[in-house]
Amino acid sequence: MKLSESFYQQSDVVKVARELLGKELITNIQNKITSGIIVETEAYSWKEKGCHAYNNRKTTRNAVMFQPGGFSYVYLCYGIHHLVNVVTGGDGVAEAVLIRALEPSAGVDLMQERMNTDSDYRITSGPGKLTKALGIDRSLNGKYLLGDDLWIEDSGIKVGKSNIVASKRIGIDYAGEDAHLPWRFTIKDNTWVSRR
DNA sequence: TACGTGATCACG
DNA sequence: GTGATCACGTAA
Repeated sequence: MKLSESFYQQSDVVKVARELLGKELITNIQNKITSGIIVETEAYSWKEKGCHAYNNRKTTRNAVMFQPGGFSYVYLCYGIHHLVNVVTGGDGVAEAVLIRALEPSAGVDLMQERMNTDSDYRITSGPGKLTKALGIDRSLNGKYLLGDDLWIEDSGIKVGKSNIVASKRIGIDYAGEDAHLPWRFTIKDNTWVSRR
């Protein structure tokens, strides 16, 4: 079952980031389904410097972050990689959760093809890799997550508090003291978590 | 540890 | 218009 609007519109983006662990991210690209279980997330809020919408700075790129929770935010990073976020919070509140790693679930063959490999070894263990594997690019920016292109379902997997590890977010050294916020969440000892 | 890569943003 | 920057991945 698809996650509801009220799930995405919760006021605490950090809580949503934790609760997304164990959920299933699914794409339907040209009638082909691929999916994976979310094992790593990061929270971003307009209140802190790591966020594209810090201090409510609104641009063409990040405008969708100001929509109510339940939309996708996809952008190109370093000219090469597409990164996918889930917009959370209320209308006008710029918050989002970055999906950083998945455990492959449905459509593994197609994911391998997209990744140009015969193996499933770490094909979705990183924010740039999982978008490529699932066929996500900027044409999926701003999609409604209760639609039929890109959505998240409850997989039935329960991730208990003791199985969630919090750490500082990756790749945002420019954010000063906010770079130390423990807003990255991983499933403990999960092999599919990203590594640098 | 170095660097490719190109959209985006803040300047004028 | 232009230059600096960047929520990564890979090779070495």
